[in-house]
Amino acid sequence: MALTGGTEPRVRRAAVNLFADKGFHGTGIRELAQAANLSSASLYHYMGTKEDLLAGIMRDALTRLLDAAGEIAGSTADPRARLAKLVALHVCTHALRPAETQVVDNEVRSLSEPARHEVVRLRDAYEEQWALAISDGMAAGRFVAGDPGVTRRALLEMCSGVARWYSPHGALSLDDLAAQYAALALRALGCVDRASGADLATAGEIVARVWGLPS
Amino acid sequence: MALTGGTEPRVRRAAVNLFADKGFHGTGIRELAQAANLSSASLYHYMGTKEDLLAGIMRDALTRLLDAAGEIAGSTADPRARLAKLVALHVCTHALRPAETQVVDNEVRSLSEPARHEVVRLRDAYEEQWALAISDGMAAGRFVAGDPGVTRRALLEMCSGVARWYSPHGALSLDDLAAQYAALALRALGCVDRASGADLATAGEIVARVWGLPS
DNA sequence: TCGAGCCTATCGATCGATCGATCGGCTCGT
DNA sequence: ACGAGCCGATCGATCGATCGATAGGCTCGA
Repeated sequence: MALTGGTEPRVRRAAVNLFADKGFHGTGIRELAQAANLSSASLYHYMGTKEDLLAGIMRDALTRLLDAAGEIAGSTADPRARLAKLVALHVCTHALRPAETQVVDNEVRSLSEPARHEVVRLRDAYEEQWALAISDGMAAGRFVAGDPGVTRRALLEMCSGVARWYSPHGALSLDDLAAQYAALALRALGCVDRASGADLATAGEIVARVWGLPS
Repeated sequence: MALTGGTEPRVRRAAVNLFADKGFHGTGIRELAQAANLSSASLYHYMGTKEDLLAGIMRDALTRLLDAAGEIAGSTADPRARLAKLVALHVCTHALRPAETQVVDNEVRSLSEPARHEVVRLRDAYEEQWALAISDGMAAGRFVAGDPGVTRRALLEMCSGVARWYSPHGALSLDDLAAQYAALALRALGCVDRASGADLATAGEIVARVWGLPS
């Protein structure tokens, strides 16, 4: 049974990768077991149901993302810098943890009801940080944008796409990637100010910390 | 067996909706049959395999999108206006045909090899029109952007997200939606010129025509 | 005009395979 | 001796797909 501290690492690692690239319904229990070097029966020593495993993955990833966003929001008063950091956070998270983020972004529909609401609530709380940064920027006359809801969704989707194509082994460094997305977002908001490299590096460090990665 | 003109409309309509909201692997043959008011056996009178049905849906949607993009590219020399029209085309298509576009965007991985390459080729040809508009604009000094590949992917993903949330019954009209996205995209490209409403309306008409919708 | 032949559309029944999940039991380290 | 870790065997359910059959309509030649 899954402990409170989370599922056994092997199992979770195998699951997140398979769910990300074949989808939840496209991944079989036996396939999952093989990827974790276990029999399908042993799998159930570590997890509840297949769906519990999915819910755990999503809850964990969203909690980390939400914590990071809260930290940025609490420490960055200027809406321009705050939004730039949120963009960098979102982009770096999607670039460094493409499997987890793709599962979060694509598999909400595979969750049934008790867990689904919880995950949606977490996602909404995270998006609310973006909404606040955008409305603060508009109230301060720093952002020129139409409907703030449309803008928020457009920017979020733009950044999420990173998980589908970015490779850390390619020519583009993570810092460059984050800087480009921050620049795109700020320009889209009608804001000519450039995001400082230091601000974006902060986001990168937070991502590394909340995921326990070498920075 | 599927005729050259495409699968029976009832079947295709049921399939595209189910595939869009439960995923290809999350949709069963019996569920599909029920949605089309047929027995699961009768379904096979109209289609080949379940995967053939998916491939047909994707091929059809991508062909329509590619034709429309070609028409715009062939008739719009100025890269700013061309990109604005491509954005409007993409956004209107995703807003008016959310089921088809979500299937195209999310289910490529469910296709196996002969069909998958064909679909990827169509998608690449479509994206090439965006790449040309962006590189033309940069060459003409109209667009200020970093890596053109990053910019292209960012803008495409931004626009594709529309299929996940837009409702034609909401407060936001399709014209406003297209105009907002075009403005976001042009600003992101460092281009202050406003897209003309007439240009965007052209894109809306093309969408209605290629999909046989009332305009 | 009739009926043989054929085609389309439909279905109930069922195929073998695989699905997610459980069972009882084995083997260790403690 | 006991529980954590693990597995072969197997459960009932469902999967995608196929079977043979039926009913109705169209087109012929006689």
